[in-house]
Amino acid sequence: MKGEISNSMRQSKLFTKTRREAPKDEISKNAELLIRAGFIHKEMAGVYDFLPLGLLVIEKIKNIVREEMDKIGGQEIQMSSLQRKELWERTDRWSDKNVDVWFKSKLNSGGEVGFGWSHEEPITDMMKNYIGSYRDLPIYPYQFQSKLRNELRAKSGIMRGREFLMKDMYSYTTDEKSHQEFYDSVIEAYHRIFEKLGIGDITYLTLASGGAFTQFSHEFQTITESGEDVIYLEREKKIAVNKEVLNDEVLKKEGIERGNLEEVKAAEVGNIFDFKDIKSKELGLYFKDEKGEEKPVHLGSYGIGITRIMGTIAEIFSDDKGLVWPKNISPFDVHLISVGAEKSEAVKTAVDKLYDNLNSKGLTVLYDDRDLRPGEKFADSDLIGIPTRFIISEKTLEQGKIEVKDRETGKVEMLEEEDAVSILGK
RNA sequence: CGGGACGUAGUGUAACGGCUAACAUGCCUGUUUUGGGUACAGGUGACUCCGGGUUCGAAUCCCGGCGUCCCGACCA
Repeated sequence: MKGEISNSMRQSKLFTKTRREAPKDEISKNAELLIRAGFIHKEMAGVYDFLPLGLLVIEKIKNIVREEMDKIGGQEIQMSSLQRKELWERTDRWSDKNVDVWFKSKLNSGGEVGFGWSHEEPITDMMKNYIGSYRDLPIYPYQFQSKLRNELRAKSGIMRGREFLMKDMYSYTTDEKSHQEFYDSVIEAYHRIFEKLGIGDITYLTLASGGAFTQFSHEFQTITESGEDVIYLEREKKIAVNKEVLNDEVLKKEGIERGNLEEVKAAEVGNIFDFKDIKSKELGLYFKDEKGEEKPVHLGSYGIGITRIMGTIAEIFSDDKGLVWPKNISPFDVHLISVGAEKSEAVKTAVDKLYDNLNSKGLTVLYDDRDLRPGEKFADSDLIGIPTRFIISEKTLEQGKIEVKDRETGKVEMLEEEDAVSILGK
């Protein structure tokens, strides 16, 4: 299967190292922790590399998103980063006056190219090759893609960069009604995604500005002080409104009262739009209906910021010791730590055997087999933030059990292997 | 793009215009230690961001670049 992740690894082989201190040019908590723990490396302002641990988290998030997109009929593709000038000129979005985040370059053979900051134009143009009849509709292509945006100011670590990973899905439907049905199913899918990511209860469907095409769009906003949006919550009704569109008309439309609203800061982790048939007309994407009449295709666009979600989660799920990953996106299922294995052959044998057993059960394990003092291993483990820790030492061997520590609560239990494994929930 | 702060070993900090740029951490050797970053000894590592200028003398002062962070603006 696409994106299957099942590798365990010995920590002695992991090339990244933890740091006691974060580089001074990082203030945001997500970047500080992710860099200290060795998940990411900063390339330049707003541009980060994803290292083995970080990539595992990214892949886990992608897989959760992918599963839900496939469930509602999505078909995964991957489009190019280089884009044609001529295409964007047709929708009047090539000019730096109209789109101020373009990275552009010249072809040696002559002419210009743009680096994709969005893919609405290219994919819609491409779809002219595959859509001709109502029989071809609806279709829902999506991709995971690095978007390149020449932001005036990058900020907040990986939460607002110049290069970031996004899932973008597009819906091509025959009319408003079928568009709306799919739009609603995406909302449901997104709720399931955020639930699985562990941020379901703090992520709100939020009414927001619709841009050039419609009055409103919907954002998915996760409550966090590190976010850059201000939204108004009606917690009871699970409704939220972005500050940018809050007015009496909107309040009335949503059936909420100003007095019941709570102002909070939030990070936009997803945004979904209805483009109507405007872009299809501009780019010439038409289909023939049952009567043979030519009609423009109805377009919708559905984004989720993959790397931004990772940053948001790092901000929310962390403490003074380091990261605390939700189970579903932890780089490994369990952090296995040996204590005193260099002194005791029995410990070494036992922990090696446990590593093999866990692997054979399909669990992914980060095995700290390094010859270090326990304190340093524990500190590293806290920083990396795998939710469950197994410790094997002479002490635990005497009892014939495994010491299991929960990263979030700090709770420690001595368990039989079978019970310890069942905690991992797999 | 407006405003502010800053740029010194891999990392974090210090150094009045004046000795060989210091300390911690990291890294390497050895001994030691082994349930919360063990201790000691020795060693390694910096054109002080770049380019000009002032000065007998510049990490330090001045000018120009480049870079980074923060506030704001922007965010289709």
